[in-house]
Amino acid sequence: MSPRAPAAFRMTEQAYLVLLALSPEPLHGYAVIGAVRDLTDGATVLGAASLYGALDRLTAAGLVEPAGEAVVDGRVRRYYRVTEAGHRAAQQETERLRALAARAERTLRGDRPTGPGALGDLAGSPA
Amino acid sequence: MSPRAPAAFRMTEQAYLVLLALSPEPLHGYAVIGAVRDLTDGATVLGAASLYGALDRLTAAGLVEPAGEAVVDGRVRRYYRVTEAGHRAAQQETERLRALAARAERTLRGDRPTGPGALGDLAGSPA
DNA sequence: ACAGGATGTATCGGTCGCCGATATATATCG
DNA sequence: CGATATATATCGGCGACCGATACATCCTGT
Repeated sequence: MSPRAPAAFRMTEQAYLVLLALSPEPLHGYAVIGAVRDLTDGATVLGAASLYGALDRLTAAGLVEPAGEAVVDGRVRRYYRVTEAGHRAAQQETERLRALAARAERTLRGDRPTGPGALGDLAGSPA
Repeated sequence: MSPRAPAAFRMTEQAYLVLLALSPEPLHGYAVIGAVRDLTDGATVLGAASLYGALDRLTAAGLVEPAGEAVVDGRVRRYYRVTEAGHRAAQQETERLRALAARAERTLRGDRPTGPGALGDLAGSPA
């Protein structure tokens, strides 16, 4: 009925990386780029458009919030801070990735999912 | 100069999940949906458009290839198989995710990246 | 003095991945 | 005989991503 819902937040990998980079301490935009590059060993280098897009979406979702400004050497720095909900989301997504990677390693190794400790094993193969 | 490069393959999460689902054995499209749902404990349920889009891209990138057809109960099944390059890509992406999740857990736990065993520890924090 | 690069912010436009909806066909169940 | 499940595939729109661009300030090299 509502003409257009605000489009639910999607935890993309880049949004996750930004959230992760801001987790230890508040940073300003430009510093986030470097933090993400370090986190990924240089594999992911955000451009400005990607960075601010991700920050906007994270802010709109309430996972990140502005944390004041500072002027250093005449240049403005706008800081961002992870909210409580943001910390929870970061931990949740991290656990999801860890579980997925673990499952993937087992799958690639050739283990049948019938082993013990397999959390949610669904009903037998549909066919 | 070439007017349009074929757009390099991007290993998105969904493409990765499809690749992973096909790794143990060849499957037909519809079965991949179920396999991905199982792999992710129901978190990711592909629609037809997402599935065939991912299969097309994986095939174009040479990570997956057609593996014949079969008619079961009057319905056609088109099978897909992971290529050698596909297996390598799957292992590589799995390792990337594992490393990222591990780094993320350390980051969220508050560990300084100066700890032992940290593979690529970059230069000290820029600021 | 001035050009160029690094720092720092932000927006625009195009490409492309994702996803709901839709279409077609067959077998099965109520 | 319609609904549901299996199985294929495409279309159209939305939105994430990214290169390019713009603007301002400070530092360095020539």
